[in-house]
Amino acid sequence: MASTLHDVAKLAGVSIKTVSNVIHDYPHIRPATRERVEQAIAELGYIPNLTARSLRSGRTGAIALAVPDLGLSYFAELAASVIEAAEEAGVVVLVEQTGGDRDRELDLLRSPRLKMTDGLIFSALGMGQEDVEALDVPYPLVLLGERIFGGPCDHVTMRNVEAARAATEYLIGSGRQRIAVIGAHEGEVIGSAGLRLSGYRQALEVHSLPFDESIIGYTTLWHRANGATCMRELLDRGVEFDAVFGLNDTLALGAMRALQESGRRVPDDVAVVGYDDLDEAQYSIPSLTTVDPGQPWIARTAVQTLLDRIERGDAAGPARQLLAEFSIIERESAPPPIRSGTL
Amino acid sequence: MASTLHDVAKLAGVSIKTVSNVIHDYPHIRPATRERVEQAIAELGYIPNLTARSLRSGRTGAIALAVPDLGLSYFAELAASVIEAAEEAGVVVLVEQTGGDRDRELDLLRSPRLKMTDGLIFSALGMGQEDVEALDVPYPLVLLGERIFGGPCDHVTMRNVEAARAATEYLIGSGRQRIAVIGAHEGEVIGSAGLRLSGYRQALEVHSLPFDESIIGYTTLWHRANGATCMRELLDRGVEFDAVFGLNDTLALGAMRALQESGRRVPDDVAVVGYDDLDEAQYSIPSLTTVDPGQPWIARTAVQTLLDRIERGDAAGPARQLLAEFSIIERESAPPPIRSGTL
DNA sequence: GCGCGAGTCTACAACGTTGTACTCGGCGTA
DNA sequence: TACGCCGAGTACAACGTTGTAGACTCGCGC
Repeated sequence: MASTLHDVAKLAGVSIKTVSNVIHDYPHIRPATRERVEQAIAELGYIPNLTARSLRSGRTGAIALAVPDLGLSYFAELAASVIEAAEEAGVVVLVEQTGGDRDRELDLLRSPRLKMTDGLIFSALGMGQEDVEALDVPYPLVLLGERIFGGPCDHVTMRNVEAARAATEYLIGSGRQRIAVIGAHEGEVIGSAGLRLSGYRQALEVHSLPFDESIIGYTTLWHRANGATCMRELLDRGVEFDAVFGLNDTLALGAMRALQESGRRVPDDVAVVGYDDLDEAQYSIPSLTTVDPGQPWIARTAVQTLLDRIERGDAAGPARQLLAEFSIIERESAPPPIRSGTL
Repeated sequence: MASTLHDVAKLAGVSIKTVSNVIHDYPHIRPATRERVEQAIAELGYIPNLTARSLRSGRTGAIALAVPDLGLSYFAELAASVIEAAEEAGVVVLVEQTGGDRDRELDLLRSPRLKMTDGLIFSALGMGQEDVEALDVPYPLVLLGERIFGGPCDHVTMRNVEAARAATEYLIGSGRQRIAVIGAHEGEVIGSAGLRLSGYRQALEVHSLPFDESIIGYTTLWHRANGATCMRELLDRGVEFDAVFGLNDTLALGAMRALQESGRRVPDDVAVVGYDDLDEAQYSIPSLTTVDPGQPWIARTAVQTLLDRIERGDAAGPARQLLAEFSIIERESAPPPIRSGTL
């Protein structure tokens, strides 16, 4: 069905290698020959077989991206950025979903399906520090996320602790004293939840505010629904608070909804801050003050780092740690303090 | 670096084909031989080279999915469903973004990069009916979307006209008379916007309501921001309306925000209905009444149809048209009419 | 007139896998 | 004893491409 170099060569009356040379712009070809070959290519609608090329060259021109679930906005936006960066570099992206499940993540790292790609960008959610050895794989791997540190592969991540501290200090700076948290994970130290909670506690300490377990909301999956449920639980408990730090945007948005249902006004009664700066954070009502964790930079850097590894073939080079810069995006749900007096 | 059948064969002291046979559970192998081979495989950590297997078999075990942008929630959720369905069938998915740009879409259909896959699920946004011939490609193709009909390939789509009519009738049934539209495309007949607007007009006609151009809001890209902007334009125009039909959920959510900013209450002053039933539609405030267009079914069906084509190899078989069933999801932004009396 | 390099093109092998055809014993049956 | 068949395994070619080595023809300089 599909034509091959062979067919083109026969039609043009040249050898198969000459056709290959024409395609690759090899310089020493007579114009007449080149033209005949090009015409044959056009006539047959020849398209090179990338599988054969891959086999020959050992490169596929594809990378894999594994995320928990594209239904989660953060990962959808991350995937969009990764695909865009990859396209600019001329490679395509094979996307896998792990569901954030540890076993599926471990399976994936060993899957022969990865042989179809030159490397993997892996956003872990289910695995933990105890699985660090599973990251010692025989292909280029760039890790994303906050579940494992100090592994044998490159790791692109964000300043979770510092950013969470900055977000909390931002709330304190705007006059809030009792800041509830939505989305904590019981007993977690490493991982987005653990690290961000730790930043939260640092901020309280710096400002000599007490840490109050009763305004910490625990929930496992960071969905909107859980943000709302978790918020309702806090409200039912009858505890007092004048601000909420959602450990990510979807939790914060869900929490905001529950607050409004209960009659609280945001930000007048309760200020809300999220984390991720999702696209939708700027369109919620009120718009969501949040931490921009540098996701586009993370995506670009992950792709570049991976391609670099692939290019240089030094799978054994020293593992690099790359950290994205963050910033606080001030919006309506938690306005900045009114600066009185001096300019 | 990576070991091959050759290495395993040498280590086990058998021929390369025997190793291949062991891997494929060929029955006539002596247990002793099988064991030696399996041990050699384990010792070398042999992983079959899928590229070579693909070249040999003519199948890659991968399909491509082309969508405009994973940053658009609808396509993110669609991609999630497609990847899930593909995984169940044992194939992986290569995701491409076209930006909804016609030229990039046309390029993609001819791209040799597709040679790395067995077929394509293609969600067109920029191309139109005039490009129908471009769909006549030499590989299995399943079209999604509402831009092109009657093409030479299988097409999985939704009942746009009927669903939009039902949504509009739902608003009329709950007592609304002047229903604004957000997201129309100037002069479009085919395409999501054109078809849904047409369903809207049908509903008006059936109920003898006038079509009023002054409450039709036009905007090109269906982003949240555009929904809000478009709504503000209608409000500035000073026209009256008691309901809004957002041609998709993000537009409706953006419009809802603009309405609330302007002091209108949803649904008391203005009822709002969207289209898509995105995950976030159930967590907005108020939650969004919307059309569930059957997206999971579409994704599953697209994958099955494509794999079917690939399996049977009948690229030339008759093109199939597959239509998803829809339903109206009643939520707070447009509650159902209070049924008085009986029961 | 001959060698030499540059230009143009070809033949062949190899990437790692799998299908096909084949070999070689041993066993049951005529 | 001869025959064919079955189990177990091997050898080779092929998938479509590209790198390497080399063939052949000029034209140029000695």
